Amino acid sequence: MTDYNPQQIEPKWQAFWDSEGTFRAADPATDPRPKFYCLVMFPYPSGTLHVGHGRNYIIGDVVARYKMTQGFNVLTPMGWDAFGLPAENAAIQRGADPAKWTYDNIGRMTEQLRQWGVGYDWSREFATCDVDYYKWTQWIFTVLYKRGLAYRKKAPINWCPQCATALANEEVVEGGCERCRTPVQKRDLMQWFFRITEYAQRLLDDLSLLGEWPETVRTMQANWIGRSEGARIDFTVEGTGQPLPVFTTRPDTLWGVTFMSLAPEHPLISELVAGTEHEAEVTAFVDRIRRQSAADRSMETTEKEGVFTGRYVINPVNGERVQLWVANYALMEYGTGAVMAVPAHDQRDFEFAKKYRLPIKVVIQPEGRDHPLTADELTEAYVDAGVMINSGPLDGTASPAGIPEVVRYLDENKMGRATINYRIRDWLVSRQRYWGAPIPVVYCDNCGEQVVPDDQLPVKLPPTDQVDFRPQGVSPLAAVESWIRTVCPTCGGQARRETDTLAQWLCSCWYYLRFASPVGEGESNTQAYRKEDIEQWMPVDQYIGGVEHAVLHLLYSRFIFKVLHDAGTLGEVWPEPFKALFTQGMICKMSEKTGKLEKMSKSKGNVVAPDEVIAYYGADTQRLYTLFIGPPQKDAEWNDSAVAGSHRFLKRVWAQVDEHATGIATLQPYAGSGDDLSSEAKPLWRKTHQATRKVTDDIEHSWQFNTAIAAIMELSNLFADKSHALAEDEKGRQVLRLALETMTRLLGPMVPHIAEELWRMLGHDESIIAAGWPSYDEQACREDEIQMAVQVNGKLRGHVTVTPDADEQTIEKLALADEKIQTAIGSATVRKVIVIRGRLVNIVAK
RNA sequence: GGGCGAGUGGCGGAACGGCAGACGCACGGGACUUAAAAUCCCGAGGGGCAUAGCCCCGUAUGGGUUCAAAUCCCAUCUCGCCUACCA
Repeated sequence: MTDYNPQQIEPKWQAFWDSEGTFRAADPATDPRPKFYCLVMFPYPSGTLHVGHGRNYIIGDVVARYKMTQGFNVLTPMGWDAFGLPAENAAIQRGADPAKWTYDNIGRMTEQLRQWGVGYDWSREFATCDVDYYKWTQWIFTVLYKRGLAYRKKAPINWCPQCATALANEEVVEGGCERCRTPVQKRDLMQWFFRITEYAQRLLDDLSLLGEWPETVRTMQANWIGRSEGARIDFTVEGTGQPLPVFTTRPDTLWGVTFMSLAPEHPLISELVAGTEHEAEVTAFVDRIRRQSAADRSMETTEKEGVFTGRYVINPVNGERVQLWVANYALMEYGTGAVMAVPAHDQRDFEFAKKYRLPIKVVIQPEGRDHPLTADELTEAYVDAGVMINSGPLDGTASPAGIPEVVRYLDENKMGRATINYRIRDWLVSRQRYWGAPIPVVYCDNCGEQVVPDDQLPVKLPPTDQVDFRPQGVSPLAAVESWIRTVCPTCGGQARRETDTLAQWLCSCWYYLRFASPVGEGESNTQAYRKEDIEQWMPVDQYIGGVEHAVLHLLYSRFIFKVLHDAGTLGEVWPEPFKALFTQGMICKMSEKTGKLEKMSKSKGNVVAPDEVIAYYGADTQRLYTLFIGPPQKDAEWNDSAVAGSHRFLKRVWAQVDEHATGIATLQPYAGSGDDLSSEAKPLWRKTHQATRKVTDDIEHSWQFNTAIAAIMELSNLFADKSHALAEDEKGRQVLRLALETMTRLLGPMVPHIAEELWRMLGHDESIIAAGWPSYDEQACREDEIQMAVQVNGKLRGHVTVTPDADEQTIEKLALADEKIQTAIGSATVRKVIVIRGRLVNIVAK
């Protein structure tokens, strides 16, 4: 008898997988097995992992091991998303070197991953802050630059005062910084952008290829891209004749325009009011609104306000002059920054018009009313369907069905044209921080802006001892004079480096390509990736990560992948990087600080350290519990005492193998038809096949590890019930062998250490992965006889026992003959008998 | 305001038109033990009764479809996530 001692066996098997190279992917070009690229979103090396993080890696590991067991050539790499603010903040707060801080954390976290027994092809590991890696992140910037997809402009951008850096739109959450929640301000700054808008339509269209992605993620991306069809209509400023185009999705209401609103950021405002009596008031208003935080400005409760500019604009369709206002509800980021206001048919315009006593003009008449709708009777905007009125040549056109007609009219008369507008903005990629890849651009007095040629990459970060990390609103690199001074790659003259760095998001946009093609270090690091490797491994067959990346990382990655594809660097590949996506739920725990169920985090004080769980129960227990906790796509609550239950189960399986291994040592697992088995042995044999079927289905189709484990528990429970009786004869012992081997193999991907150990105890000398996935026989899963429920008028009244292939007449006869059923029917007449074979009988009686 | 998702025992959950509560946690009883831990066995949705059994009620609420609804449809409530003055 030996006891289950995870602390002893787990390091042993981890070392075994290492030395065997179990997780080393083979070259798909020469390996006959089908490839499977299984990728878990790589972590930011923040310091230590908690059990909540573990879910991601454990699920990924189960999938990888399952696929390997099934005979796939699996690529399962791991690395580090290592540029970013926490490292720099550590530098600011306690003078740590961001590089050292990062690599120390990587060391610690590598050890943690290893202790979980998650298997990776460590030969492909890198951190995005490695010079050998960020050289190619910079190269990707140059690819975009050369294709006209990277540009610099001065624009009102989101600024986080806490992080002292610009943020992308995608990084602003509820008006606050995605990282620190500080309210974001708008600032006019010169920044670098990627033209993701140019790919908006393709990013939207290709969502339809992603059938193996969660619906929610696709919806979120579609909403983020935010396509809307409408028209761009050319208004002009009265007097100056300046064009002032607007975007609208309701050109059918164009005749109802009674004023126009400009966003406070609109560039034309200062010019339009200069020297007029309205200048002071407008300027004061604009300044006040622009000082508000994005959160304050866009609160639902924020009242609409505005100010008249003193100017008028001309509506091209009817020549009407209407007042031009500046309003806080007009957004510079959307459309043209100018809104044609139709208060009768737009709720925001309606509220604004009421407040400032601006005219309201009905141009869409609802149908089926006894008297026409008038402006006076409106208490809110009428936004539903109707017929256009007061609309000149288009009177009588249906709305909104007739919108195309309106657009055609505008086009013919050169007043406007059909336009598709997207909500998505160009991606702001420059950051005023140190710990990122420097943007590979230099500014030459003679030649202007120059991208750094490939042969001069990488542009390395200066050593940290020359850098003052305290945020100043400009990149810390701007103060390193010796680093900034350089020569122009074109004329050789004096030039200065760009001092902003690239957003970390760009680093994580292509890491899966580098994993697929580990090019090498130093001298051999001659390209970002080899086309042949990409063609072999891409797309990622299964991507696993948190839903919080639904827009940011997953949208950026799709964009960059498409650009690299268009640039011809990827060869013949599927047009999307990630074929299937799985987003797992978070693990939560009651926080004593807030008294609420919260996502595990250090600041909430509710983390469970995996090291402690592993030291007490072992990694396999943590793995099993994490998988058993609930459906993996849903959030779950960590429960310390339930962990003990998972441990108990492993101990039980161990004891079962330990007890019977000797008795069955010389036997083969039972492989017969079941006909020769005793009435004791047959149920266990059948349960073994049923469990195999259930576990296979649950992993294959729905990733329901919780019910898969429940099925194995049922098998183990039945084993406990029958094992002593079965040990009496040889047939029985063969069934015991089959049950134990199957249990072990089904558990293999989930709790690999104990499974390897049990596999050896059962007399095998190869890794359990090499044993392959157990198969099952549908015939063997069939019960000899089944209990069918019998209902009378839908209520359960009894049972009949039949063979699975009993025909409907037989079943009906048996059911009606049952004493209890007869009592239930009583004096009523049987009208109808419904027999659902294998399930139940329902007798309708009245 | 919009979009998506979810509401099932004391708890996590299962079933996803066909016997509600698999599996586990916590709990109660028993065996082993001087004792405890560990382990093993048994019990358990709620209520009732003429208590080897039988009956009633039960999947947020109210309706509907169906022989049959936790599951499908409509309405309502609650919670969660995402998004938000998008013209």
